[in-house]
Amino acid sequence: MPKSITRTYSRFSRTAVTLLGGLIRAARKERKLTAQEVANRAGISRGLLQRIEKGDLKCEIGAVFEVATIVGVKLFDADETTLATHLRHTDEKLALLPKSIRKSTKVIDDDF
Amino acid sequence: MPKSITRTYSRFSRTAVTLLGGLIRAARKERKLTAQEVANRAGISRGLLQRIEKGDLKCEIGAVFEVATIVGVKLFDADETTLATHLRHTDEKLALLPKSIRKSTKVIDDDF
DNA sequence: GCTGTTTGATCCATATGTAGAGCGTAAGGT
DNA sequence: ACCTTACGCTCTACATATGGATCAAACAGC
Repeated sequence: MPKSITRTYSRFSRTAVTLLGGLIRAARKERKLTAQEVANRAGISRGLLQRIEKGDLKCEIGAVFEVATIVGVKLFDADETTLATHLRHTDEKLALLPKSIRKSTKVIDDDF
Repeated sequence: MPKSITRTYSRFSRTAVTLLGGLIRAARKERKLTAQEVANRAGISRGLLQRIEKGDLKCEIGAVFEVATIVGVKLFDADETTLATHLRHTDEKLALLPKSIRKSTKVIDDDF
C-alpha cells in the first residue's frame, strides 16, 4: 500500500470477524487442541493464530478459513457438498447477469 | 513471512473462499454496482476487489468481509443482531472451558 | 455501426502482515 | 506445592499484499 492507508471497517465486519475468531477459539478448546498444535496443522505461526482468534481484521482470509476448517467451524453454515452446490448455482446466476454494469443516473443507498 | 513459505490450504478452505468471492460478484452485479464503486465504498482498490471476487486466499479478511457486507452477502447466514448474540454466547462458552489445554498422550485424526 | 465505460491483466513501489524467537505469567496435572 | 507447558505479549526482519497507474479488450447504450 503506497500511502499509509487507514482502512475503515463497518461495525458489522468487525463484529463478524470477532465472532469468527471467538468461535474458532471456543471450538479449539472444545476439541482440546493447543494453539501451537492448530497453528502447526494450519501451517501458520502461533502468533498469527492468536490474532485470528482475537478477531484481527488484517489476516489472510485463507489462514482464517483454514484454521476454522481445522477446528471444525463451519462457514456459511454449510458443509463442503453444500459449498460446491452454491458454487455451481453462483455460476449460473452470473451467466444470466450482464457482464458489465452500466451506470445511468443513480444514487445508491448505503444501508447496513 | 521470512522464508518464502508456500502455504498449503485444504480444499475446503479454497472452495469456501472461491464461493464467497463468487457470491460477492453475483451480489454486486445483481445490485448493479460497478467494481470501482464497491471498491471505493469498501475503501479498497479495484484490483483488490478483483482478487477478492476471484477467491484469492491471501486477502485481508477485513477487506473481504467489508465487501461482502457492502454488496449484501450475509456471513454466517445471520444479521448483526444475531451476530452479537452469538458473540455473547461464545464468551459464555469460553468461560466454562479451561483456559489452557493440557496434553497427555493423544493422537488426533486429521480428517477433511 | 460508433462511443464511452467497465473490466481484466500487468507492472512497480512501499507499507505491512507474518514468522520466529524470546519473555513473563498463568494454569493444569500429578 | 511442584513442575511442566500453554498462553499472551513484545520485538525484529523480511517476503509480500496492496494501491496506483496503465493498457487492451469487452460490453452497454444509443
